[in-house]
Amino acid sequence: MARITSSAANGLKPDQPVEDPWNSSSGDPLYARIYASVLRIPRGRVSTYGYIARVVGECSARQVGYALAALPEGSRVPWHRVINYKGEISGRKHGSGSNDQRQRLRAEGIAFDFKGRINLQRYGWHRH
DNA sequence: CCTGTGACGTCCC
DNA sequence: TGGGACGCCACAG
Repeated sequence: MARITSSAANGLKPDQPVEDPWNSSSGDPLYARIYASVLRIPRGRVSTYGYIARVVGECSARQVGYALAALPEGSRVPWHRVINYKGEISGRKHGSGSNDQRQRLRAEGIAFDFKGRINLQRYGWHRH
């Protein structure tokens, strides 16, 4: 997505490795709080956009999606552990991120049912 | 300033 | 159980 290049627009050093949650383009720390919440999801578990939004507060599920979409490639933030409320991997308009995500989740031992969904009762992370 | 878009979610049928 | 209609709202152009 074009938004991934927003770091350049933010005036961030392009070659600096991205680990910490960079601020949103508007400069407020909301994205940082979202990333911090995602970072708490342990390996082998998943959470949802809506759940993250509720934990962070004062933000919508859509915005969580925006924050994750803005993550640069190679980020330490485990964006792949965030799926939608149905237990599905949300579709992307561009790129092949969905396949990446499925592969990463499988690598963590997460199983998909015959319809490609994840059992949230089993793998969902519901702790602050 | 206005408009279209989207890594979402809830309701309703 | 599934799909469409909305609501929502930050961003980009």
